[in-house]
Amino acid sequence: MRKLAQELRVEAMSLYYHVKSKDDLIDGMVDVVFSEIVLPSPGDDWRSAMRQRAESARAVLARHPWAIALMRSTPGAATLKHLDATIGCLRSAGFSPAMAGHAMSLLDSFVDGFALQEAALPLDPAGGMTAATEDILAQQQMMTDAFPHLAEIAESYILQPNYAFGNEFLFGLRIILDGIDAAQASEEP
Amino acid sequence: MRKLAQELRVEAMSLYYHVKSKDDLIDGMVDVVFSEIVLPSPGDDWRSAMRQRAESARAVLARHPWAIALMRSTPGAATLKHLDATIGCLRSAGFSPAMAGHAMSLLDSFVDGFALQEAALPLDPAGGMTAATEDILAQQQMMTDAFPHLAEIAESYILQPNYAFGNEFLFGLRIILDGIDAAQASEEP
DNA sequence: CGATGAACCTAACAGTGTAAGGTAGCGATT
DNA sequence: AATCGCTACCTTACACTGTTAGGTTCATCG
Repeated sequence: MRKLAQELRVEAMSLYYHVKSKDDLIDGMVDVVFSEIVLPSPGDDWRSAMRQRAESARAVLARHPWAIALMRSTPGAATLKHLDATIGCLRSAGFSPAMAGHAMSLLDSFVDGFALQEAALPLDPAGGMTAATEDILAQQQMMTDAFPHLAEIAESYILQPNYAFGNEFLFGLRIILDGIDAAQASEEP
Repeated sequence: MRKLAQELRVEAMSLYYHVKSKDDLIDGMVDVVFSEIVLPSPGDDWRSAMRQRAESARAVLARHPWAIALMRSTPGAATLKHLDATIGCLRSAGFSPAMAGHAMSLLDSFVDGFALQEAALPLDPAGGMTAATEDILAQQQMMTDAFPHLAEIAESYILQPNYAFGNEFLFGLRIILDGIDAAQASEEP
């Protein structure tokens, strides 16, 4: 709080006129981040809308890696608006309430989880491994001895120069969208 | 640190003999949590092994909801062992290194993301909504006006007495396992 | 017996979030 | 013109945080 106040050329306690508490401030910050995720355009078919939403969410959460771990049980206005628009898109595409719930829960779990891992793994801005990560992975024999499969996959796959963790996102997203498509098609005969 | 020390009937600074810092302590706690996740048994086929792993992870992370948000970029020994065993299971089932990476990344994203949402949503131990959640959702007209689709799905689906968020997990897991199955089958002809 | 090292301790410090209450400035009301 | 009320900011202070630096106790072993 003091650092922020200093940045604003103001005393720390002045912030409490605008904000109830630090947690309240953080909830607001998280909500601002979520507001950067593009809303589904009303005309889009559900699949490209969901794809765009997921990719946008990933990009936004990669830009603000601190945000995911700070999601509290107090969704802000932007977050709620976003949820509402997404559900609306699915419903108007013919999804039942239950199927819309399934689809959104699955997509959000994947997107949030991916963002969480991306924030945890330490990646450089381009999406590749940082030197530090390579050190950890490429490092010593201990690795190869204690965790042989991990070492193998690191060497033969992850440490390859053209590897980018972000590619895993597209792989997963396609599988999930295909799965939702199939589930939805089989529900309404 | 002081509270923990008091619990252990010890002074706060004594903890620093066993632990380098608070962050170090937390990393250790997270690693202990991950060590509770069952390892894939060598004999199992990959699909039931992955299913068991995912369900176990979900149960463990639901039991310790604080853990997911504290995942750092410093995996502990138990976490690494777990990763290694999982990769080993997939590789010995015929997965290529790349496909094993895809599968694990997808599964982990989903599991972690689901756990994150489960921790954020505030659910009661049985997996249903808490009174607080119902209040928020069922609450006032403002909701219905500003977020109509959200209100509709809340009323017609989420607030139904037999709703349990945990069911969404099984739906998503099945789709993901099916998708991995298909992707893997189409890779090796 | 003296050395070693593990386990714990005391004292202190720089920060942290925030409760309580005060104040300058300004437009509106009387 | 004097008063009110409101916004935005400030001062002081407190309980609490993680951690640095440097002891002390005590069992074990050569």
